[in-house]
Amino acid sequence: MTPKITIYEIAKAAGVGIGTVSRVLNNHPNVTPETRAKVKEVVMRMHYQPHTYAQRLARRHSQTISAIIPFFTNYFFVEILRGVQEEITSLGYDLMLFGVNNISQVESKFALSLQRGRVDGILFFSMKLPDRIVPRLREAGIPVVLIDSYYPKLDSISVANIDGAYDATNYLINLGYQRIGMINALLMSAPAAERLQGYRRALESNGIRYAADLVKTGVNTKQDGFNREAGYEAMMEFIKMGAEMPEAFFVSSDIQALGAIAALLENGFRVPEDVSMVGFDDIELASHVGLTTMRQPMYQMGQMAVERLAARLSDPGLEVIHKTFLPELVVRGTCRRAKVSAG
Amino acid sequence: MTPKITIYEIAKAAGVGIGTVSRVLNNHPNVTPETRAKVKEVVMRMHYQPHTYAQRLARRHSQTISAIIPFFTNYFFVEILRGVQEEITSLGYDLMLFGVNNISQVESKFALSLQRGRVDGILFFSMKLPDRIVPRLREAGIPVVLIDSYYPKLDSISVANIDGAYDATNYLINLGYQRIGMINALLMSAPAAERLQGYRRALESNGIRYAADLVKTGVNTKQDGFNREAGYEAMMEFIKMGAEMPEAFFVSSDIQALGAIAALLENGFRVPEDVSMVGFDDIELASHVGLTTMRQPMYQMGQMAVERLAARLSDPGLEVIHKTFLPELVVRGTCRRAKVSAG
DNA sequence: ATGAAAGCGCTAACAA
DNA sequence: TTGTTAGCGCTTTCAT
Repeated sequence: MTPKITIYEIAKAAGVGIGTVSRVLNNHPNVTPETRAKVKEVVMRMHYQPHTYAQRLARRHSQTISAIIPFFTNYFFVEILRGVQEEITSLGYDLMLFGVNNISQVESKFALSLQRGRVDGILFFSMKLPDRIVPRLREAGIPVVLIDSYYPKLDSISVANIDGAYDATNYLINLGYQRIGMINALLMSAPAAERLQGYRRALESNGIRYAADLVKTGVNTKQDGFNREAGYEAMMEFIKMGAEMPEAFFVSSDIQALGAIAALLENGFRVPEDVSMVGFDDIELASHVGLTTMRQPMYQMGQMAVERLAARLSDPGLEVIHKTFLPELVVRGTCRRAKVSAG
Repeated sequence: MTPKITIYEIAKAAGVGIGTVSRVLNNHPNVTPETRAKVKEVVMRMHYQPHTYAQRLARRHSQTISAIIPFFTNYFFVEILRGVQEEITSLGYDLMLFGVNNISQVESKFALSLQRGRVDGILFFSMKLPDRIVPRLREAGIPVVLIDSYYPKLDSISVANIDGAYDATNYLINLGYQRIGMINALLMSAPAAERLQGYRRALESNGIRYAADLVKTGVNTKQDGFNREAGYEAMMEFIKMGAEMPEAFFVSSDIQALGAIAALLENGFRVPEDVSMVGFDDIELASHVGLTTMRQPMYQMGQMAVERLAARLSDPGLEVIHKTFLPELVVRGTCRRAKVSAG
């Protein structure tokens, strides 16, 4: 192990003071080209590396952003995280990753992020912000941006769930379907609740009566019901309806749609010949199986969240914004026009 | 924003010296129960939070581990990362995530991780370690463990690719196939090269001649060829062989297998009725589509890597180990016994 | 058992 | 332009 080399060693070797070394390291203007060159040479030669934590202590900021994320069984998050990671890196920040497996862990991860000096900003994914946290945020003066989540006084980046669900359902209606089922996740999840709303609105604005028994949720509550099994279970319930079963479905996430399709195939239904389906998310999987779905621009959402956080970091006075992306219909192979047997 | 509260404030409020405060904070034995109680009370009351970076500077270690990971378009990594994240958290370390998109970024991320004091250890995923890095690792005295990668003098956790590929191929042979194709990734990737070896060995130890034209790689080189398109392309090549096309395939990753299956279906082949296929990895996707595959225990690999790093952190003198997991065949729905038309 | 004091390696204000 | 010095907030010796 090489003896630790600090700015003192550099200063001595270059025959200057540590202040000067620090200045060239930080690109301060007040250094003659010659001294600068000399110091730089020594820095290179001795392979000097600044001590990050000493810098952070002295500078009073951490150059790091933490992401608190419901841990990624869920590809939706992975995709967002990619955007986050790349943007953070390109801005010269560090990314500290905190995974939470359930709501009870949220507070402890927040506490970690709130330690003085530890992170400059926090990115918070998808979960409902614990109420007790918000005042502490203000107190600590740490900016936060929410992704796929909403809180009045905090910046947020999310998706227009209502509109997306509306469009998806509307697409099915335009294909000629009247009886359209919905497979939803748990209503305690805001996106799920909103998507239900959009579905309902689309129905009603087309003069179709909303029927509660045409909306089902699986019993598996993992990931708030956004999981394959739940989709499978819900579809099994529909299949039990027999002749009453809808011929078209809007499903609140691709992953559930996959489970639903599996249930269908196992029971001798073909997609889209016998039933049409549109999902939500457009995870990579969706293109693999040719699922028609509503695309959320996940990567971009991640990028933009970081951008926003950075902006707020340099100007804390910024007004709160709530950016929402409009999901976009991606037509692939799971829908077909309704048979003309009058609705 | 609350005035920063430091151990000085605590000390004053509790009527003790800062040394004592530090001692109770760090659970040093030499404190009377009474003083300890008093200090603790003040700490609670004033919501004291230690300044992480000051601690790290004073303690000379960072309590953080960095993971350098070819960024996760690839679910294989996500799964490993889950194991890594949970284990790191449970050990009380922080996880600093560095994504690299191509080999040229590896060095710069390493440089970041090598900054004195910045991280206590490094987890390095899947890519070939740049040669210039290794000496610098020694120099910095930072322990590293490799995941899904190998270097003689460094701890590594990986998968027995040769054996896995052997078993997969053997399974197909036992099903009665003689002409078995392989869809591989780029040979510059060590896992790909090893899997080819295993495939070849299985053939030869069963008296089947290895034929180079039965091994194909797609042209898409993203992720070293471990991607869906490459699998699709390779299968298209096989399909062009017409009657010469094998009826069974070993594919070097699940994601490629998915592409290959798509190509097959598009061209009127059914799986497994017309062609059998076994993949490699067992990513979540595999179970969704019922792919028979070789399972790599990804989550566990991540966990174990962290465990090992932690062990080495507390005892740097540990001997180098190379832990290898044996992939396990998961039989699902993409293989069937060969038709008895004599080979 | 406890307080005082000396670092940890850096930045930034202050003189010169 | 440059060197010197005083912090940043903590840990850890060293006296007491």
